[in-house]
Amino acid sequence: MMNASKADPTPTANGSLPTQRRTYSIGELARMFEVTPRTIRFYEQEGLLAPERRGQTRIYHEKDRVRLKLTLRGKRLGFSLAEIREVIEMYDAMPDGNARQLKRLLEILADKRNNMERQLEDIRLMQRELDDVEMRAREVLERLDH
Amino acid sequence: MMNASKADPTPTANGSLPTQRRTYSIGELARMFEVTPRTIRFYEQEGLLAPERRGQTRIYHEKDRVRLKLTLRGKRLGFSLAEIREVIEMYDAMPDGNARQLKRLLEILADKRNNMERQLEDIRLMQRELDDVEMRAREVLERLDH
DNA sequence: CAACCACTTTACGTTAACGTCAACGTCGTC
DNA sequence: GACGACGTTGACGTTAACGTAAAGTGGTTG
Repeated sequence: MMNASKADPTPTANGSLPTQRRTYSIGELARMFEVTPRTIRFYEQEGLLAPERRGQTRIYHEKDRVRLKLTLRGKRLGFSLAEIREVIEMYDAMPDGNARQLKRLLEILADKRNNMERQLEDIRLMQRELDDVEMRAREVLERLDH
Repeated sequence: MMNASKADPTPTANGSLPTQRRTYSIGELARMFEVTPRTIRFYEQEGLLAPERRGQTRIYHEKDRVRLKLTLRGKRLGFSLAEIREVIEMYDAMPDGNARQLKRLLEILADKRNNMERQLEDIRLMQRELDDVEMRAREVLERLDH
């Protein structure tokens, strides 16, 4: 778990076209993010994606690519697919969402925020541990090299 | 996943005794960290803990408590139990570890570090997304309230 | 046209990380 | 001495997130 450093393709180096009409096949998308097509289909089955269909074949637009990107980022942060879907669904339902739904969404967001804070702290602490262990390891190595 | 905010009990408010001789039962530890005894036994089975035994019964010392704490923190950061164990084992084997082992440990640590960096970036990005979604949600709410 | 992709659906398999019983031993206490 | 709270070891069950294999469709290329 927790790999991949070449991902996150963001070719925003264009002249900011009004609407990017680029589309992607499932295979393209899979290579882009270093996942398998199976994974992408699974995310669709779980309600995280809803690509267009040309016959049987799936056609992905920018919107879908962004969703996938956010989904994978959420995963790296330890969110379950169900949690991610919940946010995505509420986000989509926002424009015509009723007050209760919106307040619920704000609650969820606050929750996620707490999560982030906690994780930041965890990372800080973990980095200290790593520093510590590394120092000790280097010391022992030093002694071995005489 | 990703809950609990009352955990991390660190009663370091004593007069720094030379060696804290406090011990814990499995139930105490479980309540402390808001996990079940089953979880703690499972971690032992996976080689993450190795408590003393008084007859059949497990007795946990400070060292065990710290390990459990680190383990749970690692989990919140998305590490698998296997990964965590690997680090713990190498850490324990450090004092008499050979050079190859130690270099391997340093590699692993560097890897974890990269992980942390990536996660920090992910968190920053995610926080922006949350900001954005929250803003939009508040706007819609505003309009609903007339 | 055959061969080869890349795509599709269906369905069963797998792994990690526990949950959930059952069946039993050991205290303290009422 | 029965009862409840806590501990123990199996052993089987469960869930999430895919992997994998089988069998078929549709385009293009030598």
